[in-house]
Amino acid sequence: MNIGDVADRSGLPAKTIRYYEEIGLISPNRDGNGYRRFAEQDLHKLAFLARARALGFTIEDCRALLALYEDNTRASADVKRIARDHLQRIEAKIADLRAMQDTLTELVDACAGDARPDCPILRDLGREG
Amino acid sequence: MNIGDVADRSGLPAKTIRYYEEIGLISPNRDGNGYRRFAEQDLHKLAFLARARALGFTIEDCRALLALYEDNTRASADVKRIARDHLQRIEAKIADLRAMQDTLTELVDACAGDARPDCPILRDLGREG
DNA sequence: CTTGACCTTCCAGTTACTGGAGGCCTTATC
DNA sequence: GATAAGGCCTCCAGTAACTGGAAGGTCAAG
Repeated sequence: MNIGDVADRSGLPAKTIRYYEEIGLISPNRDGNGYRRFAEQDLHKLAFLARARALGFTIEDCRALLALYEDNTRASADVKRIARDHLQRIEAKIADLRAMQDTLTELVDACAGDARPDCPILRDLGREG
Repeated sequence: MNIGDVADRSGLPAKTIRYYEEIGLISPNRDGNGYRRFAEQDLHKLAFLARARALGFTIEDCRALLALYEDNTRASADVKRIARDHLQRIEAKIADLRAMQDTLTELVDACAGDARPDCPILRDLGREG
């Protein structure tokens, strides 16, 4: 398979696949003409990466997860720790965003949104203290 | 006030304040020795920026909001549009994160987290299709 | 007069790509 | 055989919003 084929089949842009090679997540072979030649195993790794990224894991998490995936002597505790830490970061992020959402919803609801300059949103942002 | 004072009073790191000057959000005067001299108005702007950033507005949103804040002929509709759009992006982000959270919670709960290699998390990431 | 806390600028690094320039390879068509 | 389209290559720059650090000037205290 050439890069276009694995891009189609993994759902990842070709640019991203080249980038993953550059940072050492995959190591496809090369043809005589310099083209990357992807084996099924490469595609499988890319699909793994695509799913892990879709769950919000960082690239470094992905690197660790991939290493564990390929290590048959792994302890599931190591995988679980990575996932749990990531889940906690996601929960913290959701909490942050919800706080913003609450405040913004209030402010947007309070704003007339007409041609007049009076605006509760700006009043809040510019309040003293 | 020197930069350390406004950093303390605005809650923003000095580095960030210098950065905000660099990108044209503020324009403090300079003393003869080259030090930035901040007026109360500069501090007020920085506090405005700190609050807008805390609500998750992008720097470009902040720039627009600050311009509206200082324009007495503004229409509150312009402010409201920026805030509503931002709120929508936040809501979309929350939805994304919640989907990740749901999946991750399931996977983490299903994983024994012991010394054995068997792991539902990796099984999910590596599943075919 | 030196010490330490400030302040300055400039450069590099962060995350995970993304866009684009310039150019080679392959295949099909005229 | 020339050419055009499409795919592939590398390399460079840019994104968002800072953050860290180096190298060096300034200021107040003792």
